[in-house]
Amino acid sequence: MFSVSAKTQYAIRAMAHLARLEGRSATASEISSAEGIPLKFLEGILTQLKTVGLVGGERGKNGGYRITAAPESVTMLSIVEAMDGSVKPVQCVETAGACAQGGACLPRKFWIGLKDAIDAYLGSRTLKDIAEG
Amino acid sequence: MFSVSAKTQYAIRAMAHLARLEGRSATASEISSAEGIPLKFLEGILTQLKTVGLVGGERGKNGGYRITAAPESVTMLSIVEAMDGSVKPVQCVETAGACAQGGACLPRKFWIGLKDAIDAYLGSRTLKDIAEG
DNA sequence: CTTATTCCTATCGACTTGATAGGAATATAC
DNA sequence: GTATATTCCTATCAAGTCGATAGGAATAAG
Repeated sequence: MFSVSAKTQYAIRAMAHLARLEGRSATASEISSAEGIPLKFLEGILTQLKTVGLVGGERGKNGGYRITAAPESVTMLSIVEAMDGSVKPVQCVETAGACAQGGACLPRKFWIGLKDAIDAYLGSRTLKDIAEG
Repeated sequence: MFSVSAKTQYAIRAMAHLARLEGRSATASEISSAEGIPLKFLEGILTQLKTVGLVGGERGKNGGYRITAAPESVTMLSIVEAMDGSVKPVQCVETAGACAQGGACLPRKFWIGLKDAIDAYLGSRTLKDIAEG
C-alpha cells in the first residue's frame, strides 16, 4: 500500500547524485552507471525534473545536467510531485463540489487530512537529508 | 500520487454502512444497492474484511454481515491494511538487511519516516469519525 | 564534419485493477 | 425435505499503468 514508483525512487537517487556534485554537471550516462539506473529511463526522468526546474540541462558535447538549487532548499515533496503529480488519495480532494454532501462530507475531510499529513512530512524533508552532504 | 484503490474506498463505505446499523446485520445485496457498489465486487471485499475479523458473516437465508466491534475502536488503518496490505512506500522498509548501507541508509530512514507518518494518521482516525454515528 | 549529448516519440511486455460470471456450500422457512 | 436466500470460492476478462527499450532528431563543442 502506498508504494512509491521506481521512477520516483530513481529521481531521488539522481537528484542526490547531482547534489553531491555541488553544482558541477554530470551526463545522464554517468548518473546511469553510477546509480544503476537504465539510461533511457533516466533520460525521461531528467527531462521531467528539468521541466519543473529542479535541474538544468545543457545540450551538445560537454553537456549534462546540474542541480539548480541548494540541496537544503529542495523538498522531497517537490521531487515526488514532479514525478507522480500531487498527493491525492482520492480524486475528490481537489474538486470540492463533486460530492453530493458538499463540505459536510466526512470521508473527504478524512482524505484531505491524510494528504496534509503526507505533504507535511514530505515538505519538511530536503535533499540534504538524503544526500548526506 | 498515493491514490487509494476503489476497493479500499468501497470497504470504508461498506464498513460505515454497517457501523450505522449498530450491530444489526445487512446482506451484501442491501449494502450494494444502498452504497452503489457492484455486488460481486463487494462480496469479495466483505470476505476479505471477514478474514481479518472486522465483520462477521452468517450464511444461508436471513444471513448477512455485521460489524464485530464498536466503530470508535476500528481504526482506518485496520481497514486500509485489510484491503491493500501494510503501508510500505518502498520494499526495504520491512527488510532491514536488504540495503548494502545497512542501518546508515538515509533513504530508508526517510521512507520509514513516511510510513510512520501515514500509519500515525490512519491509526488515529476511526470508523466513528467517518460514519457520523 | 565528427562526435557527444540532450531531447522527442513510439512501442512493448508484464503486471495490476476493477469488474463479471458461475456455481458450491450452507442455513432458514414452509 | 424441498425451495429459497444467502455467503463463499474460483476463474476469467478488459483496460489501464508501469518499467523499460528503441530509434532518431536537435544541438553544441572542437
